[in-house]
Amino acid sequence: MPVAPPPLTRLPLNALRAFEAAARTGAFTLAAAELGVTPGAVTAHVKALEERLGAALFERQARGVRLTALGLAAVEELTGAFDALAGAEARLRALALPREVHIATLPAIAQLWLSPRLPALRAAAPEISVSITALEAPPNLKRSLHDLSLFPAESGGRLVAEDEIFPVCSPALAARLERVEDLGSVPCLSDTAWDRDWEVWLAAVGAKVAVRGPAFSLYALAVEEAVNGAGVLMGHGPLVAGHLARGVLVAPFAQRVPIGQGLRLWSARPMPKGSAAARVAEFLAYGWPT
Amino acid sequence: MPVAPPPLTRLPLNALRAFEAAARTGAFTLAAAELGVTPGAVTAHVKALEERLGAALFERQARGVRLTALGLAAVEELTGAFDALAGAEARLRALALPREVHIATLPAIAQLWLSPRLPALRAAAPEISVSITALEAPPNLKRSLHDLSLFPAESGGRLVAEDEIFPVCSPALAARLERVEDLGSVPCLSDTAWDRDWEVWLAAVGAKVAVRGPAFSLYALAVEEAVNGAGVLMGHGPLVAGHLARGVLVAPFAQRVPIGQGLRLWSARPMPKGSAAARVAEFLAYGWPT
DNA sequence: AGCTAGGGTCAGGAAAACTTAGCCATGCCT
DNA sequence: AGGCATGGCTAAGTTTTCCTGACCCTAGCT
Repeated sequence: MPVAPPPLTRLPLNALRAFEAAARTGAFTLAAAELGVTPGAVTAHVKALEERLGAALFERQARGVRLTALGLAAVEELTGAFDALAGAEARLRALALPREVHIATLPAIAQLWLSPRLPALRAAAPEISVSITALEAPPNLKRSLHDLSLFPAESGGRLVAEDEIFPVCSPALAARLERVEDLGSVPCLSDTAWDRDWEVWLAAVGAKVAVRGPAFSLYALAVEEAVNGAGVLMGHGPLVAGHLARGVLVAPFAQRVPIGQGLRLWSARPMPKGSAAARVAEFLAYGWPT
Repeated sequence: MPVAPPPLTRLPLNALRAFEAAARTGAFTLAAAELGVTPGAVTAHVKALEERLGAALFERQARGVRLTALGLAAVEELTGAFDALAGAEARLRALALPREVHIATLPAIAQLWLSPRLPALRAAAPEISVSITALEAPPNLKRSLHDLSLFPAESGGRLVAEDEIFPVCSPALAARLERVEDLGSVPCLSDTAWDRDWEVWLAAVGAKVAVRGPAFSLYALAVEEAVNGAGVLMGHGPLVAGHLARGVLVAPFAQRVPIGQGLRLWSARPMPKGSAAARVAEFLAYGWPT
C-alpha cells in the first residue's frame, strides 16, 4: 500500500487499454473477450492502475463492477484516444500490407454466402489476399482491424443482398409437404441465433402450426442437415440460394417473407479509391466491375 | 523471416510508441531518451514492428535513420493518437491526484528561483504537493506529464520574470573591479549552457575585453563559486536576486542588459479554475492572491 | 440448497522488455 | 591519415510484465 505519491512515470499503456475496455463495455469479462485475454488479466491491469493512481476506478459489486466518478470522468477521453490509436494502427497495416483485406462476418454468412464467391474473387484479383474472420456480432468499427464488415442489419453500409425467409428442405422431404400445416408433422430445424424465424414466417403467412425440431448453433450445419433430409429449415434467401440453384434444397412453399433487413457491408475506415479493400467491397456488392 | 502474413492481432502498443517517438524525434537515441530507456530497446521495438508489418519503417544509414515512405505516411496519425493518449493520461492523473502539481524547469531555475519560493507556497497551501523535475530543455507540451513548465523563452506562456544579465561577484572581489576592463584580470565564470552571456554583455556595454575562466555545467554551482570569491559570474537577474538581496553577491557594474527573454510559465493543458495547478501557477506568477 | 454470473486471488510459467557490453560504419577533427 | 565521436546493431542475460489455470467468494435465482 504505497501511500507516498508514485514518481512521475507514465502509466502502463496496456493497463490503460484494459481499463478503457472494461469501462466501455461495463464488465471485465467483456473487456477480456475484446482484448483476447482472460478476465483475470483484466482484473490485474485495473488493479495495477488503481494502485498507481491511488484511487479506485471501479466500485466492485457482487455481480459486476460500476465506474466510480473518477473512472467515469476519465473514460471518455481515453476511449477517444484509443479509437484514434486503433485508426492509426489500421492505417499503418493497410499501408504496409496493401494487398490484404480482412473481412468480419457471421459464421453462417462466411460459409454460405462469402465462401462460394471467393473463387471468382481470387480468379479476378489473384494479388489480393482475403482473410475472413467469423464473429458472432459486428465488431466495434472504431476498433476492429478488419477492413470490411458483412452483417445482417436494417440500415447502414451498403446493401449487398436483401434477406427473406422461407422453408427449405430436401426434394424428397418436400414431396411430403403439400400444405403449410404439414410442417407440424416433420422436424423443423432452427438456428439458435435466429430462433424466431419460424414464428415470424408462420405469422406472416397466417398459419397456426406448432413446429418443433432440433436447434443448431451453426446455421451452416442446419443447412447440411436439411440437405440430408433431416427436416425443414427456415431458409435465409442469400444463404440458401446456392443450394436451391443446385437443387439439393427446394422451397416447398411459395411464400417468401422479407424480414426488413439485408446483408450489409461496411468499411471501418474510408477506403482509398482503388485500394484492395475498395475493390473487394465493389466485387461483393456488385460483382466484379467490367 | 516470416513471409506469411501475420495473423490479425493488434500491433504491440509499446512498439508503436517507440516507433512514433523515433519517427517524431528523428533518431532512436532521442526516442530512447524521451521514453527513458536505452537505445537498444528502441531498436528492438522498431525491428519487431517492422517484422510484424513485413515492411521497413526506417532506412538505416551510417549515422542515424531516415523514415521510409511508409513510415512517413504513418507517423502523423500515430503522433496525434499518442498525443491524445498522453492528454487523457494526464487528465486521469490530475483527477486521481488533485493535490499534486508537477513542475518542469531548468536545474538552475529550480535551485535558484523556484526553491526559495517553495516554503511560502507550502505555508500558504500545505495541502498541495509540489514536485519539481529538472530538465535541460522544455518538455513536449503535448506529451509531458508535468502540469507546469517554467523555462526561459522569448514569448508564450505567462511572463514570470524578465531576464537581464550583469556581472556579479563576492563583495571582496568587487573591490578590485573599477572599470569593465578590469574583468580581463580576474576569472570570469560561465555556464556551459549559457556560454554566450559574456559575449552578449560585453558587446552591449561596448567593451572589448577578453574574459576567461572556468565553465560550469550547473549554473547553481557557478553561483556558489562566485559567492566563494572564485571569480565574476554573469548573473541572470531572477536567479541571483536572492544572493544580491542577502549581500553575498554584488553587482560591480551598473549596466544590466536585457536579453529579450524572460522566465515564462506554461501549462501543458488547460487548468480548471481553482485546481491545484492553477493555484500554484497563480502563486508563481503574482505571488499568493490575497 | 444448489446453480450461475461475475470478480478476486494466487502460483507458476511464458513472453516481453530492458540493460550491458561490445561491434561496426561513417564522418568530423586534428 | 589517424583518432574520435556519433548513432545504430547484436547477443546474452536478467528483470519485469503479462497471462493462464485453478480455485474461492458473493449475490441473486430457482
